Amino acid sequence: MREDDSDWFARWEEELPSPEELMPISQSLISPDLALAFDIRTPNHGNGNSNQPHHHHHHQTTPPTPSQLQLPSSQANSSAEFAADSADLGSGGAAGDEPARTLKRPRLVWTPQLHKRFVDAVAHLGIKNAVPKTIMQLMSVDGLTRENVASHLQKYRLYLKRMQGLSSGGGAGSDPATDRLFASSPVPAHFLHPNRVPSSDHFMPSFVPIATLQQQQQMAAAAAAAAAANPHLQPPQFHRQIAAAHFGSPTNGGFSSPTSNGQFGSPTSNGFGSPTTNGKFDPSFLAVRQTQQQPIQRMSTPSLHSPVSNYVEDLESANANGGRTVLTLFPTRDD
DNA sequence: CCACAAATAT
DNA sequence: GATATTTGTG
Repeated sequence: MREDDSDWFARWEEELPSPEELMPISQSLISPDLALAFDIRTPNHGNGNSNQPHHHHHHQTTPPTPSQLQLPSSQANSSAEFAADSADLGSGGAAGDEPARTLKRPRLVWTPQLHKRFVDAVAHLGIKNAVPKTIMQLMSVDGLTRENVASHLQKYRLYLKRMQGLSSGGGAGSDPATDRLFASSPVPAHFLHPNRVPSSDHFMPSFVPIATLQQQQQMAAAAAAAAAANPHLQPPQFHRQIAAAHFGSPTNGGFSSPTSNGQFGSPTSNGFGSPTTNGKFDPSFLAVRQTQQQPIQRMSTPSLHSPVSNYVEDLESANANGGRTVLTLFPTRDD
């Protein structure tokens, strides 16, 4: 076993898109729930209403299209502390209502990079501990939900099964497109054997989740804010990766064409977990503000979410595909 | 409550 | 077609 992951972390880190390579786009994702909760609207606070852009939605309570989060010209800026100005949630009046209730999240697009992260997480957790929740926590990707991971995991398992099935024979000349994604990441040896204990798997050194994008600054700002609220914040520990809405690979090898799409997502419970049963990894606490709504899933596991600062939605993407919006977590760039 | 797998829906 | 959601089970 050439488990020379003595530096898997280093490798992992390196394989991440470099700040320069990524972020050709300046879109970020803000949890819709969060956005709504904070009642974020265009900084142009002129009318507290006008929830309806010229977009004629179809019937249904199409929750306020997650879009319209247009940033002024200066998105990059600091922590412009949005929120706040919308203090009138009490009456809410017109816009208020309870839109966030029926909000649907956008379909997650599993880019090779994201999948890689997924595989890495699973690999290092050991099959034993690789359950959706844990994986999700380890991946530390903002916006990723347990369901997202569970769904993907299910598919991935089927893929693994299939792979074992035809280890020696078979033509296997054509793998479903699905397999392409999975094939983009090497399957760790132990995945194929049901016999492997995570013993040798060096568990991560506190794993400091990547921090790449320049938006990191924003996260830093957010973190600072959180710190303010929660003085117990530790030093640079982990930053969640922010999810950027992107779609259609730019000009790379062309992996996933802009075909699938989805809706938007919200945070819910992608916080961090604590060593509930087994003390697996270190817990973490970031302070975040969860506003009304959402019963907040018990704090059995202090989960928090990192507030993303800038929020811009990609309107064009919706067009390209007939109305659906594709959300891909962090830019794609084959590694 | 959570994980899982299969079926079903979008 | 890829992902989400539902359903049933452990």
